[in-house]
Amino acid sequence: MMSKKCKYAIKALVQLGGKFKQGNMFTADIAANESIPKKFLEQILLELKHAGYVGSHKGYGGGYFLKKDPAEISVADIYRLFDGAIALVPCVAVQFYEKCEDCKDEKTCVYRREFEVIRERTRDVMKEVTISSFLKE
Amino acid sequence: MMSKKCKYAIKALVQLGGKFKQGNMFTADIAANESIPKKFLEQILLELKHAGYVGSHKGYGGGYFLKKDPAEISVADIYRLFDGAIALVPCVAVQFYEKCEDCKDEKTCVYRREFEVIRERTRDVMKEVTISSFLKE
DNA sequence: ACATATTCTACTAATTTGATAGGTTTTATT
DNA sequence: AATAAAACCTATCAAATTAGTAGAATATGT
Repeated sequence: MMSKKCKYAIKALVQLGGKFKQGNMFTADIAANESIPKKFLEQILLELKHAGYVGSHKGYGGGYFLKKDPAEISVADIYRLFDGAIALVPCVAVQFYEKCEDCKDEKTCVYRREFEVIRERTRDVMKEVTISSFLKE
Repeated sequence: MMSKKCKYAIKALVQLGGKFKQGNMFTADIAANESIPKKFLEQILLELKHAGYVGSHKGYGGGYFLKKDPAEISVADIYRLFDGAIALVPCVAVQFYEKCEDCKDEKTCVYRREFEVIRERTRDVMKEVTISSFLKE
């Protein structure tokens, strides 16, 4: 399961994606459209900004806008940003790799071998689904 | 990521799978082999027993043994038992379905549509990998 | 000047995770 | 029958995570 934060982030990106290259949206409007607590959404949009997915304008008439193409932002990207590793165990994670404390040899570890298969397939489908997937008809 | 509890459970089942139909194993031995805190493993084996995956004998010379065929116990099964839904969002979960509070129509929800794709593919690979997968050479 | 909107930091309550503790029950062996 | 070994069961707990709230600072168009 993904966190609510991650789900909110995806929904916010979809909202912004619907107006891609057509101006800003206010946090308040996104929050209202998707029933997301406004103050919580503020934090989320800020994180998305720091990660380079959205841009913003401050002050009167400001707001947020999508910076990247909706087709270039995958569920995998956003999941990693908010919820971390896609892999089931840290020792097969790509972006969040951590060695097992008691692993003698990673090359021959059967757990690693099988969990890598799961990670690969899960990662593939999560990369295939993008913000633009949610925008289709 | 899966919980440590779930990972411990899989490792314990693999240990028991290595002796499938060849007698019992003590909790203490499994714990030592896999560096799992013994008292924590006791709880895990008990849960696995209540779920029907393992059987046990009490008293002197007792222990645990695998009840189901290793090929019939998938990572998906054990993940669901300890960590819950495989799906990214509750509204597309099969065994842990929960309706979205603010969803107008599930049939036309684009989030549901895409997250179902992810769930299906993730679930498939997690069902393909079984305890016997970890036991191969 | 003023209203509006983002930005930033800190705090908090509830839940989950990863255990630990201690006692009860069952059973094979002596 | 006594004993030791093993599973069984329930409660507790510290640390981390999650899902927010709060409040002020900063920037900007009118």
